[in-house]
Amino acid sequence: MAPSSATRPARERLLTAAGELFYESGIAATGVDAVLARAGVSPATMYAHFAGKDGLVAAYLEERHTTWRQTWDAVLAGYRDPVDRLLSVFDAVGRFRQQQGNRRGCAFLAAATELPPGHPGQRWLEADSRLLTGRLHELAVAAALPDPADVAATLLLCYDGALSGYARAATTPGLPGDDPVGRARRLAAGWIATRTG
Amino acid sequence: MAPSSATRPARERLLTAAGELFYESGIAATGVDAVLARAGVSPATMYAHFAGKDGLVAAYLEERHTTWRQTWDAVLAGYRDPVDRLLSVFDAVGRFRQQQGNRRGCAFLAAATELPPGHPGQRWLEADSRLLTGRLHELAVAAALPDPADVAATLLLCYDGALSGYARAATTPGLPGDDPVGRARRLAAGWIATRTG
DNA sequence: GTCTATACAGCGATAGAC
DNA sequence: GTCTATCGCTGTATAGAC
Repeated sequence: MAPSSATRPARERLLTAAGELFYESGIAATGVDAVLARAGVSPATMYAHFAGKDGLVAAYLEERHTTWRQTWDAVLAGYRDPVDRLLSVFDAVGRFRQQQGNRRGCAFLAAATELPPGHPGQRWLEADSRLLTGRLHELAVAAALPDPADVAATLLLCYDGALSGYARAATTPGLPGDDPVGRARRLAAGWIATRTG
Repeated sequence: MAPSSATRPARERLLTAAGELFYESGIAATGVDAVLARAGVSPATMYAHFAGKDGLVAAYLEERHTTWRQTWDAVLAGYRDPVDRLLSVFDAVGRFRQQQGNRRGCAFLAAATELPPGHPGQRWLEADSRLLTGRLHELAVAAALPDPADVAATLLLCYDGALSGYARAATTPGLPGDDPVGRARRLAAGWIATRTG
């Protein structure tokens, strides 16, 4: 089992705390103090591990990107049918949300609003967009669909729409339209069906 | 024509400056000083018109909500066909972006990430979601489509996906998939066609 | 590597005059 | 209504000891 919170290294505790607070409350609105308090780490220790708050933010986004890619990898490995593989992005995001206990929308799109142009975390926002479009494009080619770039862009649109649905639900409870990911998957599957026929 | 920047009242200049800076650089990352400098207004004047930064943020979101609704109203008035009226949300968002010179995604979804739970601006985030779902639901009923709630949720998903596309493009230039709103409109139109047949 | 204590800056907000 | 000047807090980052 996982080591107790007291024995885990400070760096890991910091990343866990940062992941929860940055995702839940926003990056700019979350002070370093709050991360330190939740991690049970002193300021000096944090600055020994990360290049300031910006470095911590970048490390948070990198870890999230890596975990998301691994989750998608694992889901993808379970599918052989080319269309199932294309639609696996929706199954993966469902599993990812369950694993992480996520309540809000896409952490990378949220960070895109908050980070200034030269921020070191920008790299991972680009990595997220390129992973999604690149892999969806490959899977569209493997499925022998016409215009794979259009397929990738349309599926990305469904993916973003689904995650935005969670962001709306978080601020406006009681909004109609549950299960955004399921709805996005059905929408994408129906659209693909019109292109394979 | 519009009065020169020097003669416009301080309140209007503040709202214009706030709209540009909050939307472009994020709410939490934008200091009151920056808004004051751009508007050419002194601190005391701002606090005479708004209840602090929170009040200014709420006024910014309210004005944006009103302008967006008016833009949609104007576009909607030009359509008679029920399906065109349903799809008018995409034409309206295209026009709104052109009017405002917007570069990023949805201001309300972005604010949803940044504002803390009790913030006075939260009201306008809810208003945005309810305007979209409520009106789309009405238009689906008017179009005599089955399961209007599902129609509204699916079109909202396309709408959010389109705006997220702009957010991605703003951070990752050179990303494939131009014209997210056009793509969303085609996707939605095709989906509706499968339900009317 | 990790802590306590502190320096320093930026920002939100106010006082008081005109 | 609007200005100049300034207060006080919050938050980032560092110094120095253990």
